[in-house]
Amino acid sequence: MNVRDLLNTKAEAALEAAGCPPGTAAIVGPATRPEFGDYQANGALGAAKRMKANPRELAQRTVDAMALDDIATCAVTGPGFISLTLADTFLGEVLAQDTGIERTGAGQRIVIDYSHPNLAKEMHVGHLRSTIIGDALARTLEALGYEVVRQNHVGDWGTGFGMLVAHLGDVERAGDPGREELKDLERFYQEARRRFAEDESFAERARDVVVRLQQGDDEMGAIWQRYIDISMSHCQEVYDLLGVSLTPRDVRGESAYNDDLDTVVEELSEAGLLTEDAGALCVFLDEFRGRDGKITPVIVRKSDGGYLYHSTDLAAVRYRVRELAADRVLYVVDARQALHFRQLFAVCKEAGYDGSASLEHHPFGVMQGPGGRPFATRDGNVMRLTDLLTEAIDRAREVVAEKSPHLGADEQARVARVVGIGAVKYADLSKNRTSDYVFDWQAMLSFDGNTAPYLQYAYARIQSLFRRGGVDAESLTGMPTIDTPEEHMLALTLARRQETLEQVAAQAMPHFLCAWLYDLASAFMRFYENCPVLEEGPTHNSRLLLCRSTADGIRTGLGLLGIETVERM
RNA sequence: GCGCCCGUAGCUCAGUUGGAUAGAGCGUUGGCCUCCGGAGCCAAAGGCCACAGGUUCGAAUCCUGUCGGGCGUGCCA
Repeated sequence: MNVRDLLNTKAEAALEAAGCPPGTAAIVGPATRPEFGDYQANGALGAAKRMKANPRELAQRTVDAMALDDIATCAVTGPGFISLTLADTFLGEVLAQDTGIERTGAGQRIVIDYSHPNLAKEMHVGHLRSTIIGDALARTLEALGYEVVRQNHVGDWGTGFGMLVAHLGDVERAGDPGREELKDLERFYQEARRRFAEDESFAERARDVVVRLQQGDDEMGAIWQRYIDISMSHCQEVYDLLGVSLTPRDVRGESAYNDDLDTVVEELSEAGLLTEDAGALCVFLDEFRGRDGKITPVIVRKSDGGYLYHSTDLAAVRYRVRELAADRVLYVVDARQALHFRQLFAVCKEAGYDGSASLEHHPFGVMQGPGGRPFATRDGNVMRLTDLLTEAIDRAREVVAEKSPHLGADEQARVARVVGIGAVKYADLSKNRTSDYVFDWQAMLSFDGNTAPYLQYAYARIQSLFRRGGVDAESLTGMPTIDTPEEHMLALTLARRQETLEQVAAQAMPHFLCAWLYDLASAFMRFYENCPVLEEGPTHNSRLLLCRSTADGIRTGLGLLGIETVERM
């Protein structure tokens, strides 16, 4: 149940009954301080101003008109706020009737464009954020009932692949089936580039390969395909290690749109959008005119006839709207491409490619290494994602070995993987910033504060409680009785799950879910300190129910972020 | 030059169509285990929300300007 929506609806009805114009916003949100209750409605203040009425009097009339039944109590506080406090019996019922996440998104289709590594090279730390933020959104939206179509728009086309395919062809002719050389994509890429720079005849062949590829040459296409398959399998290994839900079925790379590019140009031309400038086909839109009077154009086709990322992205929008019937298309892409997307969406609008779909760029800042410096290895190269994840697991293993010597070697290894990977993902997902974010091993693995290990620990602790008490959590029945302040706060937090998830979906911001999980774990820890659970007596079953709801909330919540839990750690 | 984003506690970050006394965590200091896992809990200290104006009953939030930082900017993606 979306409690916030429920209260908001009731508050808006009451505002209208109190004399406000229909549609007056109640603005119900969590209370800013505990002494103001659980939720507060701020709408009466603004409404009173517009009506030139006394805010406290209007708020009081609203309170009098509130049809809350036994859901909550409310009162006017301060200059005209309405404080709402949920009834303990209501909270108990909400938890007892909770049958899981409500599928409020049923019937809507959302395309999410994320990860999109460049297959010319190995995945590096720069691909991490898009991959895990996109994946968390995909999982969360799916849980809410949306039909999610994952689109991994991999970079598998363009001039760079000429030299790679030419080089692979040479390597294969020399006897190596290619697999050996391609084990290290980074080295293979450097080698191809070295030849391209030093050997003019090779460079010429590489350029010829690009042309032949675009013309649909079978032989070159076969070599290209072998290269892509191997590179893609590297990516899949990273996805599997990272615990990301992407599969080969979600791949629809730049090459997939090759045959649509001429059509896009034709359609834009028919729409009267194209201008030839210095041999290139451009779209000049007035909204991209700066104070200096110049317009930053969108180049759809280069003067040599080649295509650019704008062209491919236009074709992709066209496909996603027409073929995939998307209601929303979410681009989880680096903030540095903000201008590109503003232009892309503007052109799509002009060309009618967006239909009735909402095209949204959800940007994020670059990940910086410790100390706020660019994330690089000692020799100055970009760090491979595999190396980063391996280090995370290694670091977690050290901590686990120290803190959990009671676990066997296999279990320690499993816990280290779950904790290490979870720490990396959560550290990223818990931040809202569109600006850059600083990667800090110590903070994410410190096992204190708003981190994945803290949440995983809270979960494991509840499982331990069940084991110690000989409780089969699944068999528990009944309704929890909420009594103490700690129980109230815990139950309230649990009841806020649905509204939190809907907020994540609406704004494409997973950090709201992280904040909720941290609130939940914190509320549980306080409850745990103050309310004996296993003590026999009238509170026994009720508190076990709260424990179960908390454990479920943490496990499924982390699951929506793509993070696992363990029963012991 | 033009454009976009950002500036909140020593550090990393929250702050929900503008709302009450700006909140967490880390770090610091001090408490709490004969008690369900101390990877925990409680408390204290720490802020002219970059600066200056403006709008408003009310501004970290909206507008203008200044300073500082990051990024982008017609044929890479």
